Amino acid sequence: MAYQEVFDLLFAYFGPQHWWPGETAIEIVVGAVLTQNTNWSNVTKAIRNLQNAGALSYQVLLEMSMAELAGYIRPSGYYNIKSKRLKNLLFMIRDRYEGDLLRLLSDETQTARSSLLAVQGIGPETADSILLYAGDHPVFVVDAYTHRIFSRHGLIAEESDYQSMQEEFTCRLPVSSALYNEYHALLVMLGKNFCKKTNPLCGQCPLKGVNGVDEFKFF
DNA sequence: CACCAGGCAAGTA
DNA sequence: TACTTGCATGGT
Repeated sequence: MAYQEVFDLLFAYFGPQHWWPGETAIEIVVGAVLTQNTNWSNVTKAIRNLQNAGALSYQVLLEMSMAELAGYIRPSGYYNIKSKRLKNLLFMIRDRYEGDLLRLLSDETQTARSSLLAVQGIGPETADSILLYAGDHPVFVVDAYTHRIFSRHGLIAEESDYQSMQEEFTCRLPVSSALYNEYHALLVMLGKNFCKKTNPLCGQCPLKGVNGVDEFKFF
């Protein structure tokens, strides 16, 4: 019950986040890789570079050299390794799904997830972000904030790993891509606003009192 | 100036 | 198995 309660509190406080609405699948997939350990504002610059170059399509990206790709995505940081990761992903789609991204996204959830995880550079969070936000699969995306927020409120064990946290959310919430979409975005929003050393607002966190925890004392 | 951002893989012990 | 480090830019 606490899991739904946390969602309700966050939604009431922050409102709908509408992450990745009305954008193309390839744009969401590219964004999911580029945002690894990177601020989203830097990712939008990289994506805009690709758009301006007419390169935000599967075929164009597939045929582009890594050096050229790296040049476009430079503002998102880690541009050398990210251009390689994107290429690895494009090659997997070519080899397993006939170069059709939509075939990957409409594959069975666990099969598509295995395909994504087989790509060097695609870990569980990136894979699940692609499944949820580009493919509308009901998979809960766990991130660093999820772990910090829930462990410090005593809602999960400190030592929980990605898979065990994902199982907790999945079995304690209705199976709904729309819910998982908002929930993950709201947890990131909470983290950004209340998880920082320099933030003076920790006393008025919307989760104050949840599970008997009065302070959102991250630091 | 330090710190952080919608991670992942490779290296080390 | 359990840490640690490299990757790199831009905003606050």
